[in-house]
Order: sequence, then C-alpha cells, then structure tokens
Amino acid sequence: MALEHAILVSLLEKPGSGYELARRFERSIGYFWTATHQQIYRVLKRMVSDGWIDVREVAQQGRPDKKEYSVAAPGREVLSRWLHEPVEPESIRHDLAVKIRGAAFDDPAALIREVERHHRVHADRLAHYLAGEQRDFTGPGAAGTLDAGQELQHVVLRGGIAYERMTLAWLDDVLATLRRIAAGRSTPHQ
Amino acid sequence: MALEHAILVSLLEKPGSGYELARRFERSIGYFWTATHQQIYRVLKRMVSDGWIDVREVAQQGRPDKKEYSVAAPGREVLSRWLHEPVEPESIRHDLAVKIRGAAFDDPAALIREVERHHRVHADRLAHYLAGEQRDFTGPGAAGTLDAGQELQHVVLRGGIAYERMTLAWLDDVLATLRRIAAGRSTPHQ
DNA sequence: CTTGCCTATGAAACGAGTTGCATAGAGGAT
DNA sequence: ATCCTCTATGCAACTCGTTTCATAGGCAAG
Repeated sequence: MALEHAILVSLLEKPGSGYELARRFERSIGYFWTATHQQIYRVLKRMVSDGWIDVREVAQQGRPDKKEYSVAAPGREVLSRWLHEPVEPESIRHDLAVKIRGAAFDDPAALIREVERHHRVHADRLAHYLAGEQRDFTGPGAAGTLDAGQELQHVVLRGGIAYERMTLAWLDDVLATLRRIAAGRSTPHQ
Repeated sequence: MALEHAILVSLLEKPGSGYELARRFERSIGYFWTATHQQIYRVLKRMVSDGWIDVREVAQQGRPDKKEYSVAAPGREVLSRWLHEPVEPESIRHDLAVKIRGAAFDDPAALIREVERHHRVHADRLAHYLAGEQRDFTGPGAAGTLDAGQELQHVVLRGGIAYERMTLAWLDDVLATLRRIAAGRSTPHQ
C-alpha cells in the first residue's frame, strides 16, 4: 500500500541503502510507520524494477558495500499522484485496550504491571522525541530559518509528542481505574 | 494475532452472531480494533473447530436465521493466558503523516483540503464517543453503580475521547503550518 | 413488480506483513 | 583462535488482512 510512498518520501529527504532505511524506520519515520528490513528490501527491489527508484553500488571501507537508492522521475510522479489522492483517516490497533476490557473477565489487578510497563515505554518515546526536537528545531534563529521541509518534519514530530503525552495521561487514568477496582470498590471516578 | 482475543472479549461481553460482531467492530470495539466481516467469519469458524467458542442456530422472524456464538471454557482459558502475557506497545500507521512530510516535495497548499477532511472525520468520531459516554456513563445510575466491566469500558472510551481531542488539536497545528508555508514564508525544496 | 437496502453468511484470490533462516565482511573482546 | 556484534543483503514459508464476488430472505418505496 503506502510503504512505497513512505520509502519515496524518505529517499527524497535523503538517498540511502535498504539497511539505512530500515534504521530510519526504527527511528524518526518509524514513529508513524513501521517496517522490517525484509519488507523494505522486497519493496525496494520491486520499485527498482518498476523504475521508481535508481540503484547505485557504493563501495565502503571497514564495512560491506551497499546499494544506495534514490528517487527517479517516475517515482516522484507516483508520489505526487498519491499526495493528491485522499487517504483513509487512520485507525488504531490497540491490544492494550482489548486487554483492559478483557480484564473484566479475569483479574484486573494483574494488568497493573503491564500498564506500568507501557507507561515506561511511552515515557521513553516522549523523551526521545523531545531530545530530537531540542536538537533539530530549537536554538538561535530556528524559528526564522526553517525551510518548508523542516517545518513539516517539525509539525509531524509535534504530533508524536502530543500523542505520547496524551497516551501517558490516559495510562495514568487506566492505572487509577485498575487500582480503584483492585481495592474492591468500583466506585465513581471523580 | 489478537483478533481472536478481541472476539473473545466481545463475546464475553455479549454473545452474538458474526454479523453482529462485524457491526460492533464498526462501532465501539472498532475504535481501537478494526476487522471486516470476512475476517470475522473466517476466524469464528476456526475458533469453533478449535473448541474456543460454541455455536447455536437461532431462528429469527422477519430476517434470516443467524448463528449465535458464545465463549466456551477453553476460549476463556486462552483469553486468560493472553491477558497474563505482555503485548507490544502499539505502533501507529499514519498515512497522513507520510503525506505531510511528502508535501515538502510537492505542493503543501494542496494538502489543506485533505487535512480539513480528516479534521471533520475526527470531529465526528469525537462527537460519537461523547454521545456514547453521555448515554452509558452518566446520569443518576452511573455514579456508584458501575461494575468493574463498565468501569473498564469507560476508561477505554475515555482513551478514545482523549485520542480524538489530541488529534483535532494537532490537525489545527498542521493546518496553521500548511497555511504559513502556503503564504510564502517558506519555499519548497527544489 | 422491480429496484434498492438491510440482515446474514460464505468462497476465492490476492496483497501485505511477519518469522525464521542464510550469507558475508569487519571490528572488538576473551 | 573463537565468539559476539554491527553492517549489509536476501530467500522461503507462513499468517494476516483486503477485495471481489455470490447467495438468500425480508422490507419499503416508487
């Protein structure tokens, strides 16, 4: 579906190898789109044979050679066409929410540690985003010197930050609810 | 994966047919887990043959007969085991975020209408959630009389509400950014 | 009385995503 | 020397999810 488009955007931002793309998908891009290296290698191959991207063998020293991919004219056109099509508003797949509702038929208290674990993961992600924002989008002159691409990267990052903050607040709410239930009184919140 | 578990939870909350499950997945459950009727029918079949759930033919008048599914003992055990395992913290697939970063290489202004459309969709979802909260979790009976299951359903719903509010605020941020760029304060990449 | 919509179920084909395995060069640690 | 880790690429098998099509009864509108 749209993995191709995510790769095109990433390669336009900076050409790179499949391995490098896989690492980007673990970092900045991976915050709103995940992909394994298997998927990436397979799709890259197809995109080359479709003429969307070009390959270039790059010899390296101290490490294996790599294939550097960059966007070709047809790929740019494909991306442009996609950008002008509507996409479905996202829908989430939230295992933890299923578990929370399922806990009603098991032991709600047993979920507390799991929710705390998720809380830590999201706190780490938030810290990571904030460090990235600090590094890339603050400092003297940042406000006036950003080009459109940087502005757009920043607004996506702000989305990630907002998402993590919202999630942390909700997980606090979940924990309070679970503890209230575990304490034996399913009494009202607030 | 976890579609089985989501179905088990839904059937524990209330037994029902594949068709009814599909409609629930468009409504309350579908806010954090999506599934088409095809997926549901296929998985139900497998779950029956694995002994996780029972079927019962129910004749209806004024409409076709249906098969009502309910959770059997082994299904309850499967769910219980899953509830005690850790799950991966969720990761999102956000096409719109890809588009926003991609817009740097095309026409950012052309995205405005698309973002406005997403804004309307999320505003509708929020209104829907708030109506559901009003209906199910407020009023004279609500305070103090909620059992654990209802409390847990409510905290999941509060998560949906928080998510939609956060998303709406972010989309406002995105719109402001796109308009600033379109007004010429930044120039697109070559 | 035909067209369209809602309930209700399902097959078949395809495309997307995951998991496990395999290879290979270079570096550092024991 | 051997093991582990990191870079770098890829195949094969499998599961999951989507799309398309098909069937069938009942209801309401025109």
